[in-house]
Amino acid sequence: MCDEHLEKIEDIASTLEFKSREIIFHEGDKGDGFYMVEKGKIKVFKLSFEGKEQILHIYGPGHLFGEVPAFSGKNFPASSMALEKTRIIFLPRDKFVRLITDTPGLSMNLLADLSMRLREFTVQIENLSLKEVPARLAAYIITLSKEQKNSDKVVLPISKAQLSNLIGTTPETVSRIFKKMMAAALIDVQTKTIIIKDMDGLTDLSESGSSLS
Amino acid sequence: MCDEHLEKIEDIASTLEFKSREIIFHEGDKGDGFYMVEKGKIKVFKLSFEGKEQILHIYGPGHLFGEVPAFSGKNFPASSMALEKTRIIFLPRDKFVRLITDTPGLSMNLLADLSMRLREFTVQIENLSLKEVPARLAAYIITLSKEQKNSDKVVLPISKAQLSNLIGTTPETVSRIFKKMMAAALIDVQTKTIIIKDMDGLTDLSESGSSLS
DNA sequence: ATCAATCCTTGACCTGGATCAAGTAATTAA
DNA sequence: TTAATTACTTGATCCAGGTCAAGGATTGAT
Repeated sequence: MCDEHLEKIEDIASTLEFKSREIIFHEGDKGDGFYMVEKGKIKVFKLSFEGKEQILHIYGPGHLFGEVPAFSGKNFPASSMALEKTRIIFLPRDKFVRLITDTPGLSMNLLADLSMRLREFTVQIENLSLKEVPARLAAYIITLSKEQKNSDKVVLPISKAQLSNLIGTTPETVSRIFKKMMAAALIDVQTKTIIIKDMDGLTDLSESGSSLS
Repeated sequence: MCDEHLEKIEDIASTLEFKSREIIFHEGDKGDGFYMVEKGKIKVFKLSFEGKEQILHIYGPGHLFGEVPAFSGKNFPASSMALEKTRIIFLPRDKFVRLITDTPGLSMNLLADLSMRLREFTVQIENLSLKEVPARLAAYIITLSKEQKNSDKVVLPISKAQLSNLIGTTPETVSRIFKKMMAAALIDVQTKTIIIKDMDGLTDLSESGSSLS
């Protein structure tokens, strides 16, 4: 999303404030516009019948979300919650559609945005279906490192419980695998800080189903 | 995709022929246009390091696929293979971009199409992460029934081995669960034909993690 | 129709990771 | 600072479903 488009969007949008843990929308609700994180952090997630959670996205400032129903004409396929005090920009559907048709470049931009998200889902499905938990956790640490200027000292942006819901496992398992990764001298963990000691080893683990036992 | 748009597309497209099991593109290849199934059936899939397959989509006539790289500017996130003798319409990226910018309604159409696919991935992630194999299999049978005019006699459009890769399990497990579903009088299976004997029971199973043991 | 090649089923076995429970560390509120 | 809440760790146990192996059913090719 380029700056020029962002300005146009902000002109006709309203802002919403959410406290930590406040629901932004529920799965099944009717979606009637689109949302962008201005400040703070949100998650998009699904709950199972039994209450287990799978996080689909965690988004920070600048990210668009919740627009799928505005295009598909269906209800929200997932729920959304603020992870901290968050300000959201909301754009109602009609204004939004007008904006798209009036702004030729914008739709290509949106198509690119949705395509990126499809790519990311593809990876998430691959991870859930074809990789084991240690590989998913390794992949997540590597992603974090890339996001945080390739530093070998990364800071978890979310709690370990949320992390476990993001990679499709439980806090207990995350805890145990961190321990094994430390035993294998791949990383060091101190509360929310992870020191990557062996990036190659971590990469191997994330790609193959390499041992770690 | 409406008929009017379809005609415009076909005007500037070329067609490609594939034999059963022929690869249409590989994960990592550079994508340079977009593809539509004209006749036949294809799968889009990922392979793990060890060769395990997860099917992401199975598409028949009329379905668009492989366009994500054309929008996102990245390579194919997955591979594609013909499941039978298949004819594909291919549209190169440049012509395609011109078509979009020249045809206002088309981009809204594409946005709707990509949004639907995001919804579907959302469900697939939910299934893989939050549901057990019997629930996924039940959900797949119900989907088939809906596709096949809500009949209670559905025909599997793919082999059971492919089915197992689609729902993220193995042929052995599919076989065993079919057997249990028959024992529970939910369905009857004869080779590729499934008779739904208890749609309510099947629906329960697909939603909860209800017994079946 | 017959043979070969797939595809599917069934049994025996094993293991990754979930669950339950109980204790410890880290935050947050007062 | 301290108390209370919430987050994390560790151990013991269990089971869904994956793997390996061997036999049976379908399908396609000649």
